[in-house]
Amino acid sequence: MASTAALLEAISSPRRREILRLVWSRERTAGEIREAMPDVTFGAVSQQLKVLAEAGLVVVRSESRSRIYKANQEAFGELGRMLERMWEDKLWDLKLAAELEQTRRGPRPVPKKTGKG
Amino acid sequence: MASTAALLEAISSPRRREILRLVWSRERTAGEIREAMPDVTFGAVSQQLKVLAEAGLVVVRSESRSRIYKANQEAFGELGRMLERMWEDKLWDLKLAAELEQTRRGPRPVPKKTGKG
DNA sequence: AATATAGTTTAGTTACAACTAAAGTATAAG
DNA sequence: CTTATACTTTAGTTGTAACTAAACTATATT
Repeated sequence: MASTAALLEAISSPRRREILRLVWSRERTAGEIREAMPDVTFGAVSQQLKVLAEAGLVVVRSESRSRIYKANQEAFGELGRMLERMWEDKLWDLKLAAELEQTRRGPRPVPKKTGKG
Repeated sequence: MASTAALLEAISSPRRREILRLVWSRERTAGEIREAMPDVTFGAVSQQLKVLAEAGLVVVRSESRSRIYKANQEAFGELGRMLERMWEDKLWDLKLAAELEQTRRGPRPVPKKTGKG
Protein backbone atom coordinates (compact mmCIF):
# COMPACT_ATOMS: atom_id res chain seq x y z
CA MET A 1 0.00 0.00 0.00
CA ALA A 2 1.16 3.52 -0.81
CA SER A 3 2.00 5.84 2.07
CA THR A 4 -1.12 7.51 3.40
CA ALA A 5 0.31 10.92 2.64
CA ALA A 6 1.07 10.05 -0.98
CA LEU A 7 -2.41 8.64 -1.27
CA LEU A 8 -4.06 11.75 0.16
CA GLU A 9 -2.07 13.94 -2.19
CA ALA A 10 -3.02 11.87 -5.23
CA ILE A 11 -6.74 11.83 -4.52
CA SER A 12 -6.93 15.49 -3.59
CA SER A 13 -7.32 16.40 -7.26
CA PRO A 14 -10.86 16.21 -8.65
CA ARG A 15 -9.46 15.40 -12.07
CA ARG A 16 -7.53 12.43 -10.74
CA ARG A 17 -10.55 11.25 -8.79
CA GLU A 18 -12.56 11.41 -12.00
CA ILE A 19 -9.98 9.22 -13.72
CA LEU A 20 -9.89 6.82 -10.80
CA ARG A 21 -13.61 6.36 -10.91
CA LEU A 22 -13.45 5.47 -14.60
CA VAL A 23 -10.78 2.82 -14.12
CA TRP A 24 -11.93 1.68 -10.70
CA SER A 25 -13.89 -1.43 -11.59
CA ARG A 26 -12.77 -2.09 -15.13
CA GLU A 27 -9.92 -1.44 -17.51
CA ARG A 28 -10.02 1.46 -19.91
CA THR A 29 -7.69 2.70 -22.60
CA ALA A 30 -6.20 6.16 -22.36
CA GLY A 31 -8.41 7.13 -25.29
CA GLU A 32 -11.59 6.00 -23.53
CA ILE A 33 -10.62 7.97 -20.47
CA ARG A 34 -9.94 11.02 -22.55
CA GLU A 35 -13.34 10.68 -24.29
CA ALA A 36 -15.00 10.86 -20.91
CA MET A 37 -13.42 14.26 -20.26
CA PRO A 38 -13.69 16.31 -23.42
CA ASP A 39 -12.88 19.54 -21.61
CA VAL A 40 -9.16 18.71 -21.55
CA THR A 41 -6.56 17.60 -24.06
CA PHE A 42 -5.18 14.12 -24.38
CA GLY A 43 -1.89 15.40 -23.02
CA ALA A 44 -3.51 16.58 -19.81
CA VAL A 45 -5.11 13.19 -19.27
CA SER A 46 -1.90 11.38 -20.03
CA GLN A 47 -0.04 13.48 -17.49
CA GLN A 48 -2.52 12.74 -14.73
CA LEU A 49 -2.42 9.06 -15.59
CA LYS A 50 1.31 9.23 -15.17
CA VAL A 51 0.95 10.82 -11.73
CA LEU A 52 -1.44 8.08 -10.67
CA ALA A 53 0.78 5.36 -12.10
CA GLU A 54 3.86 6.70 -10.36
CA ALA A 55 1.96 6.76 -7.07
CA GLY A 56 1.12 3.11 -7.68
CA LEU A 57 -2.59 3.84 -7.76
CA VAL A 58 -3.18 2.59 -11.29
CA VAL A 59 -1.51 -0.10 -13.34
CA VAL A 60 -0.92 0.05 -17.07
CA ARG A 61 -0.30 -2.42 -19.80
CA SER A 62 0.18 -2.05 -23.51
CA GLU A 63 -1.86 -3.89 -26.08
CA SER A 64 -1.31 -3.09 -29.70
CA ARG A 65 -1.34 0.68 -29.94
CA SER A 66 -3.42 1.11 -26.83
CA ARG A 67 -2.38 1.75 -23.26
CA ILE A 68 -4.79 0.12 -20.87
CA TYR A 69 -5.28 1.46 -17.35
CA LYS A 70 -6.87 0.00 -14.26
CA ALA A 71 -7.05 1.17 -10.68
CA ASN A 72 -4.89 -0.74 -8.25
CA GLN A 73 -7.66 -1.00 -5.68
CA GLU A 74 -5.47 -2.69 -3.11
CA ALA A 75 -3.26 0.38 -2.90
CA PHE A 76 -6.16 2.42 -1.49
CA GLY A 77 -6.88 0.48 1.63
CA GLU A 78 -9.96 1.79 3.36
CA LEU A 79 -9.95 4.95 1.33
CA GLY A 80 -11.15 2.80 -1.53
CA ARG A 81 -14.43 2.16 0.21
CA MET A 82 -14.76 5.85 0.97
CA LEU A 83 -14.35 6.72 -2.66
CA GLU A 84 -16.84 4.06 -3.71
CA ARG A 85 -19.41 5.52 -1.38
CA MET A 86 -18.71 8.98 -2.75
CA TRP A 87 -19.26 7.75 -6.29
CA GLU A 88 -22.54 6.11 -5.35
CA ASP A 89 -23.85 9.52 -4.41
CA LYS A 90 -26.48 10.50 -6.96
CA LEU A 91 -25.24 14.06 -6.99
CA TRP A 92 -21.66 13.03 -7.63
CA ASP A 93 -21.57 14.24 -11.23
CA LEU A 94 -22.81 17.68 -10.34
CA LYS A 95 -20.44 18.05 -7.44
CA LEU A 96 -17.49 16.95 -9.52
CA ALA A 97 -18.33 19.34 -12.32
CA ALA A 98 -18.39 22.21 -9.85
CA GLU A 99 -15.04 21.19 -8.43
CA LEU A 100 -13.42 20.83 -11.82
CA GLU A 101 -14.62 24.28 -12.75
CA GLN A 102 -13.26 25.71 -9.52
CA THR A 103 -9.85 24.11 -9.54
CA ARG A 104 -9.10 24.58 -13.19
CA ARG A 105 -5.63 25.83 -14.16
CA GLY A 106 -3.94 26.96 -17.32
CA PRO A 107 -5.49 28.35 -20.49
CA ARG A 108 -8.83 27.08 -21.71
CA PRO A 109 -8.77 24.73 -24.67
CA VAL A 110 -9.44 26.43 -27.98
CA PRO A 111 -12.91 25.27 -29.03
CA LYS A 112 -12.77 23.04 -32.10
CA LYS A 113 -14.60 24.35 -35.11
CA THR A 114 -17.56 22.12 -35.93
CA GLY A 115 -17.99 22.37 -39.66
CA LYS A 116 -19.28 25.78 -40.79
CA GLY A 117 -16.03 26.41 -42.78
CA MET B 1 -20.14 15.64 8.12
CA ALA B 2 -18.38 17.73 5.48
CA SER B 3 -18.60 16.62 1.87
CA THR B 4 -16.00 14.01 1.10
CA ALA B 5 -14.49 16.18 -1.58
CA ALA B 6 -14.12 19.18 0.73
CA LEU B 7 -12.59 16.91 3.31
CA LEU B 8 -10.08 15.43 0.87
CA GLU B 9 -9.08 18.89 -0.25
CA ALA B 10 -8.57 20.13 3.30
CA ILE B 11 -6.42 17.23 4.40
CA SER B 12 -4.32 17.16 1.24
CA SER B 13 -2.04 19.81 2.72
CA PRO B 14 0.74 18.52 4.98
CA ARG B 15 0.66 21.78 6.91
CA ARG B 16 -3.04 21.41 7.67
CA ARG B 17 -2.56 17.79 8.64
CA GLU B 18 0.15 18.88 11.04
CA ILE B 19 -2.26 21.35 12.62
CA LEU B 20 -5.02 18.77 12.77
CA ARG B 21 -2.80 16.35 14.60
CA LEU B 22 -2.00 18.98 17.20
CA VAL B 23 -5.62 19.80 17.89
CA TRP B 24 -6.97 16.30 17.30
CA SER B 25 -7.27 15.05 20.84
CA ARG B 26 -7.03 18.23 22.85
CA GLU B 27 -7.53 21.96 22.60
CA ARG B 28 -4.65 24.26 21.79
CA THR B 29 -4.33 28.00 21.44
CA ALA B 30 -3.21 29.52 18.16
CA GLY B 31 0.03 30.42 19.88
CA GLU B 32 0.70 26.85 20.99
CA ILE B 33 0.08 25.64 17.48
CA ARG B 34 2.42 28.23 16.11
CA GLU B 35 5.13 27.26 18.58
CA ALA B 36 4.98 23.73 17.24
CA MET B 37 5.85 24.97 13.76
CA PRO B 38 8.61 27.54 14.08
CA ASP B 39 9.38 27.39 10.36
CA VAL B 40 6.39 29.60 9.54
CA THR B 41 4.97 32.90 10.72
CA PHE B 42 1.98 33.32 12.96
CA GLY B 43 0.07 34.71 10.00
CA ALA B 44 0.61 31.54 7.99
CA VAL B 45 -0.70 29.40 10.83
CA SER B 46 -3.68 31.67 11.36
CA GLN B 47 -4.57 31.44 7.69
CA GLN B 48 -4.52 27.65 7.68
CA LEU B 49 -6.58 27.59 10.86
CA LYS B 50 -9.11 29.72 9.06
CA VAL B 51 -9.24 27.29 6.14
CA LEU B 52 -9.84 24.40 8.51
CA ALA B 53 -12.45 26.32 10.46
CA GLU B 54 -14.34 27.31 7.32
CA ALA B 55 -14.36 23.69 6.22
CA GLY B 56 -15.88 22.83 9.58
CA LEU B 57 -12.93 20.64 10.51
CA VAL B 58 -11.93 22.59 13.59
CA VAL B 59 -13.89 24.62 16.09
CA VAL B 60 -12.70 27.78 17.80
CA ARG B 61 -13.57 29.67 20.91
CA SER B 62 -12.16 32.77 22.49
CA GLU B 63 -10.90 32.96 26.02
CA SER B 64 -9.29 36.11 27.24
CA ARG B 65 -6.80 37.10 24.56
CA SER B 66 -6.44 33.55 23.30
CA ARG B 67 -8.18 31.74 20.50
CA ILE B 68 -8.57 28.08 21.31
CA TYR B 69 -8.82 25.45 18.58
CA LYS B 70 -9.93 21.84 18.59
CA ALA B 71 -10.51 19.35 15.80
CA ASN B 72 -14.13 18.57 15.09
CA GLN B 73 -13.50 14.83 14.92
CA GLU B 74 -17.04 13.99 13.94
CA ALA B 75 -16.64 15.90 10.69
CA PHE B 76 -14.00 13.44 9.52
CA GLY B 77 -16.02 10.25 9.54
CA GLU B 78 -13.84 7.25 8.82
CA LEU B 79 -11.03 9.42 7.55
CA GLY B 80 -10.46 10.31 11.17
CA ARG B 81 -9.42 6.78 11.96
CA MET B 82 -7.14 6.76 8.93
CA LEU B 83 -5.40 9.89 10.11
CA GLU B 84 -5.03 8.50 13.62
CA ARG B 85 -3.33 5.42 12.25
CA MET B 86 -1.05 7.59 10.16
CA TRP B 87 -0.04 9.58 13.23
CA GLU B 88 0.71 6.43 15.18
CA ASP B 89 3.35 5.58 12.60
CA LYS B 90 6.74 5.94 14.27
CA LEU B 91 8.20 7.49 11.14
CA TRP B 92 5.45 10.06 10.89
CA ASP B 93 7.59 13.02 11.93
CA LEU B 94 10.23 12.30 9.34
CA LYS B 95 7.72 11.79 6.59
CA LEU B 96 5.91 15.00 7.44
CA ALA B 97 9.11 17.02 7.50
CA ALA B 98 9.97 15.78 4.03
CA GLU B 99 6.53 16.71 2.74
CA LEU B 100 6.59 20.16 4.27
CA GLU B 101 9.93 20.81 2.63
CA GLN B 102 8.61 19.62 -0.70
CA THR B 103 5.34 21.52 -0.79
CA ARG B 104 6.62 24.78 0.59
CA ARG B 105 5.54 28.01 -1.17
CA GLY B 106 6.39 31.65 -0.87
CA PRO B 107 9.61 33.26 0.32
CA ARG B 108 11.55 31.68 3.14
CA PRO B 109 11.30 33.36 6.53
CA VAL B 110 14.16 35.71 7.24
CA PRO B 111 16.23 34.01 9.95
CA LYS B 112 16.12 35.94 13.19
CA LYS B 113 19.45 37.28 14.32
CA THR B 114 20.62 35.54 17.47
CA GLY B 115 22.77 38.05 19.25
CA LYS B 116 26.15 38.62 17.57
CA GLY B 117 25.22 42.30 16.81
C1' DA C 1 -4.49 56.50 28.18
C1' DA C 2 -0.45 53.92 27.05
C1' DT C 3 1.70 49.54 26.48
C1' DA C 4 1.84 44.56 26.03
C1' DT C 5 0.08 40.31 24.49
C1' DA C 6 -2.40 37.28 21.34
C1' DG C 7 -4.03 36.74 17.39
C1' DT C 8 -6.24 38.04 12.50
C1' DT C 9 -6.24 40.28 8.16
C1' DT C 10 -4.34 42.44 4.05
C1' DA C 11 -1.14 43.24 0.33
C1' DG C 12 2.35 41.37 -2.11
C1' DT C 13 5.62 37.31 -3.53
C1' DT C 14 6.86 32.78 -5.09
C1' DA C 15 6.66 28.00 -6.44
C1' DC C 16 4.16 24.81 -8.63
C1' DA C 17 0.04 21.96 -10.33
C1' DA C 18 -2.80 21.83 -14.16
C1' DC C 19 -3.28 22.90 -18.15
C1' DT C 20 -2.26 23.78 -23.94
C1' DA C 21 0.11 23.12 -28.21
C1' DA C 22 3.20 20.80 -30.57
C1' DA C 23 6.79 17.56 -31.12
C1' DG C 24 8.05 12.85 -30.28
C1' DT C 25 7.41 7.59 -29.85
C1' DA C 26 5.34 3.12 -30.86
C1' DT C 27 2.64 0.01 -33.37
C1' DA C 28 -0.12 -1.22 -37.33
C1' DA C 29 -1.43 -1.26 -42.06
C1' DG C 30 -1.08 -0.15 -46.92
C1' DC D 1 8.90 3.62 -46.59
C1' DT D 2 4.74 6.33 -45.83
C1' DT D 3 0.61 7.28 -43.50
C1' DA D 4 -2.62 6.60 -39.61
C1' DT D 5 -3.70 5.78 -34.99
C1' DA D 6 -2.86 5.99 -30.17
C1' DC D 7 -0.79 7.65 -27.26
C1' DT D 8 3.46 10.26 -24.26
C1' DT D 9 6.60 13.89 -23.56
C1' DT D 10 8.33 18.58 -23.71
C1' DA D 11 8.16 23.52 -23.52
C1' DG D 12 5.63 27.18 -22.25
C1' DT D 13 1.41 29.53 -19.78
C1' DT D 14 -1.73 30.56 -16.11
C1' DG D 15 -4.14 30.49 -11.70
C1' DT D 16 -3.67 30.00 -7.16
C1' DA D 17 -2.10 27.96 -2.55
C1' DA D 18 1.19 28.89 0.76
C1' DC D 19 3.77 31.78 2.33
C1' DT D 20 6.03 36.85 4.45
C1' DA D 21 5.76 41.42 6.37
C1' DA D 22 3.22 44.64 8.20
C1' DA D 23 -1.01 46.67 9.51
C1' DC D 24 -4.84 45.85 12.18
C1' DT D 25 -8.19 44.19 16.17
C1' DA D 26 -9.16 42.71 20.74
C1' DT D 27 -8.27 42.00 25.42
C1' DA D 28 -5.52 42.63 29.52
C1' DT D 29 -2.31 45.25 32.41
C1' DT D 30 -0.12 49.39 34.28
